[in-house]
Amino acid sequence: MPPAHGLSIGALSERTGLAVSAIRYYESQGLIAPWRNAGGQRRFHRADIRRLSFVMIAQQMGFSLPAIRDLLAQLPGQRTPTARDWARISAVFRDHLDQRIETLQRLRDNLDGCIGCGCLSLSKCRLYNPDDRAAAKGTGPRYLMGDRPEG
Amino acid sequence: MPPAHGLSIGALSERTGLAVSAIRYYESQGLIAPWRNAGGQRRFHRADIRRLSFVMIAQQMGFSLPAIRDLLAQLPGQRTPTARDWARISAVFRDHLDQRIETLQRLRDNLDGCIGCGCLSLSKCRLYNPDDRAAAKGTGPRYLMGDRPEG
DNA sequence: GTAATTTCTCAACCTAACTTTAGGTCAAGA
DNA sequence: TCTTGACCTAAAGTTAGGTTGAGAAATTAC
Repeated sequence: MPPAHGLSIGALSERTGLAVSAIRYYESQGLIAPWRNAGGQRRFHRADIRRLSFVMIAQQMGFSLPAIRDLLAQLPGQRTPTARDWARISAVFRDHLDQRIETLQRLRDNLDGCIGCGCLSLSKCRLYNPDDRAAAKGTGPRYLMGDRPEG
Repeated sequence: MPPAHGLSIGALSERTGLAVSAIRYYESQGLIAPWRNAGGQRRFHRADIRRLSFVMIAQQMGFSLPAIRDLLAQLPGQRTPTARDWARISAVFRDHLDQRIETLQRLRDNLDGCIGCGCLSLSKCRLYNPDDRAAAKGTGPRYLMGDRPEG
């Protein structure tokens, strides 16, 4: 049973489902800031369970760890964050999700057109879309289906 | 000007927008299989432009290279793939996209509920969802928002 | 025929998000 | 007290999807 004040890293791991090594890594990335006990071991607030849960949800939504760190930086530093604090930040998720969904839907619609016409390569193929291209991870210009902007 | 039979890797790079190094890498991963000329240089079919374009689109949709390789394996080995061949394979994209969109929409809906109630951590928080959890990249069980299945 | 490109292979490097390993310390139970 | 398990640091390893660099050979351009 953990002492009244401060969870050990193992206890936090159990509560969140995260690996101990992952929690240490998150600390190294500035996502969480435990204090140390007399023996040098990490001790965490109970509120950190919520903090790490937030990290996991944000990751599911496609945020990078640095981006999540920036989101978390908007939380109050001194007091334990309230439900309202979390909700304010969560609203950012909403926009992010909306954008991702929209991109995928556009991709799907274009794909439907291409399945219909069987093209997948004609010069007017709508899978060639600069917006969606930009949404892809790779860098540099990529001309889909062999069509270049200047034909 | 490339010879009538076979594009050089540079020509294919120009046509697709992919880096030469990426094309070589794709060959190493079994996504494309050029032949060699007398001097040992790679030569590609014109149909490979379409093949690589397909690879790029599939990547945008979230497929891994091994998965794309498996998709491409369904193409006819001997003759040049027709529009119908490509369309048949593209239909797989449709399902994949549908699933991804659905997952994100569910995530968004749950998030809306959480923003509304401001919880983001209560035991009934719907962001705790096994399906969506499974859709995340990480391995092992993860209990979101500090709630465990068995309370 | 020479110069400039392109291409070749192979190995090393890169980022993100972690995990694993090695070698040692701290804490809790019998 | 002894022992077991949890914890510590630092560095190296892992996977995906490539890029970069070195040194040599092939091809193209003039």
